[in-house]
This record gives sequence, C-alpha cells and structure tokens, in this order.
Amino acid sequence: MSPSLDPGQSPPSVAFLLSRLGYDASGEMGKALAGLGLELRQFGLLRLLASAQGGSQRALGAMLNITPNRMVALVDGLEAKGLIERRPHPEDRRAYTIGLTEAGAAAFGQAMQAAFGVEAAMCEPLEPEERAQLLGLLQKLAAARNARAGAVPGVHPGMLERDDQPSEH
Amino acid sequence: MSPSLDPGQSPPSVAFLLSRLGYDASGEMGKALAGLGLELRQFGLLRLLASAQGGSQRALGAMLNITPNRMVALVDGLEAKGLIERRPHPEDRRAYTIGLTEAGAAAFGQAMQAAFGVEAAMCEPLEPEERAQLLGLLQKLAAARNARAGAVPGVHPGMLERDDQPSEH
DNA sequence: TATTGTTATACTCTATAACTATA
DNA sequence: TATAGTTATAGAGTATAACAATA
Repeated sequence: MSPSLDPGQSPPSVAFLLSRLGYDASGEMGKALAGLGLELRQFGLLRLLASAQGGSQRALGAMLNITPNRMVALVDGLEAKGLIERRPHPEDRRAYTIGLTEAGAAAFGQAMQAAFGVEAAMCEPLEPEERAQLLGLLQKLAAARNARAGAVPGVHPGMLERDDQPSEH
Repeated sequence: MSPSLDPGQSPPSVAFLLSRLGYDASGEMGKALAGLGLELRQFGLLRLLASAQGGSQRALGAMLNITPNRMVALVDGLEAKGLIERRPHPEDRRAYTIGLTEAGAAAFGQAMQAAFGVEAAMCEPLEPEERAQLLGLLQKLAAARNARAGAVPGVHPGMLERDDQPSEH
C-alpha cells in the first residue's frame, strides 16, 4: 500500500508502511529460507510443530488456516525431505500425528538462524533503543489485534494461508 | 512470519511482527476497498496516476512491478469502470497515455478515505504519542530501505506485483 | 532492428466436491 | 451419520513467448 501523492515515497500512514515493510520482511525471509531449501509455509509448519507436537494433520491445518486438502501436499513435501513424520494417532486410526524428526528439528534451528539474520539486517538502520521501541509498539499492536480477533493468532497467515484477503503481495 | 515457540504468540522479532501486521493491514485495506468495488492493485494504479499522470502503460507498469501483459487486464478493468482512460500518446502512436477520469479522481478520493479509516482503526490501540513514534520509526526503516534499493520504492509491491518472493500473502 | 500494446499458451496454485476408512 | 486423510476436477492467476503496428 501507499496512497501517497508521490509515487516514490510511502505516505505518512502506519497501515501503508506496515503493509510495505511487512511485505518486504516476508520477501527477505522467503529468500533466506530458499537458501535452505525451505518455503515460507514449510517453515510455518515446522515452527508450529516445534511448539505444538502431536496434533492431527487437520488440527494443525486449522491453526495455520490451511485447508485439509492443501495440508496433504505441505506434509508430503516436508515428509519427503525427512523433516517431519506421519505417525499413527494413538486414539484414532483415521488420523495421523505429525511430528518433527531429528533432521526436522535441526532444519528448524537453521531456519531460525536465518530468520534472526533477516531480523538483524532489517533493523540495522535503527539504533538499539529505537529497535526496542519499535518492537514494543509492534507487540502492543499485535497483542491488541489478537485480543480482538479472539482466536488463532500469532501465525502470519501470509506464510501459510488465509481465508479472506491479499494474495498478491 | 512468526518463529515463536508459542504458536499463539508472535515472537519478539521486528521482522515477524512487521510481516504479520503488514499482512493484516493489507487484508483490511483490501476489505475496505472491496466495499468500493476496488481491488488493491486497482487502487495502486489509481494512486500512482493521481501523482504521475501521462505515463505510458509500460512505464506505469514498470513503476508498479507489473509486467506489460498484466497491465492490459488491469487497465482494461479500470477503463471499463470509467475510472481511467487510454488517451493517444502525443509523441508515439504505438503507446497510450493513461489518465484519471473525473470519476476516477472521485473514486480515488473515496478510496483514500477508506484507507484513512483503516489507518485509524489499526492505530486505535495506540496512544497518540505512541502512534507518532511508531510512524517515525517505520518511516526511518522505509527510508533506509529505499535508499538502499535505489529505485522504484514507495509502492507496496504486494498490492501490485513483485518479481521474487511471497505470493502467499 | 527495437519497442508498444496485445494475445496465446502453458503452468502454478487454489477451491470445491467427492471418495475411503474409520469413528 | 460424521470425521480423518486423500484425491479429482475445475477455476483463477501468472509467466513466457509470440504477434501486429509503429518507431
């Protein structure tokens, strides 16, 4: 976004700047992950699994706003890489339990390193205090949104999927 | 993005939060524009035309990172709505000059109003001083990026197009 | 020969609805 | 009957390469 009268400048709007910078952040993150052979969405699932093991494929998909049919390909892809596993669900023979493999945990660690690299590069123009300030303000905004939305917050739908809007970015 | 260990929380990372909030901002902007019968990309072109009249279709596309073939449909759509016009280029009979119509200028005004509404809603959780602070920090980041990238800055590729990364939103 | 707008084709991604096996 | 994962089909969106008119 950027409804400026000057095409070369972002307008003095938080929403526009967030949109622009967030898009760039996703892009750089995607590039960094591509170097590891990972896609943004794959990283999103790894990240979720690193904190929430044991969920069914469907339950994980619900948390990521990914429909069941698309979860198949996503899980297939990571399983083919040996980063995750479909394990038999202990209570439901229809379902699988998705879990990180050792290689998957290692790959996730590398991806997080890459993410921190992107973070550092993006914040490089800011003084340390400015960066802390910005972080606090963004967290406040995000917290308010999460409280409002009520559910399924935290995971950037962009790296995963969504149910309503922007796909262009 | 959001490499947190807690799937319900964004991690303390500027990049992740920017990605998440920027995605939301685009989404809300898209919704607001949809109420006016406009898409994000269409708004992007209107916005550009409001400040840079007279460019050829190709030149405009270059500024928005939209390839010539896709500019055709974009211009077609807005021309069908009567918001822009293909006018004969004064110096090159192959090219057109794209210009806002009166209706287009009015629609752009309405879209800007909608954009400001989104801005206000998004910043509602912040105190006025916080908002000003956030705006300043985001502008500093954006300015540094523009200076680095060198060219074609300011316009959120997400509402338009891109040449490398995230399309998942 | 290069460039403008345009079109044609193929390819990717997604959505919707079915199917199977369990519950 | 409803739900897990899966598959099939169709649709939207995009990229690539061509094309006619003009430079």
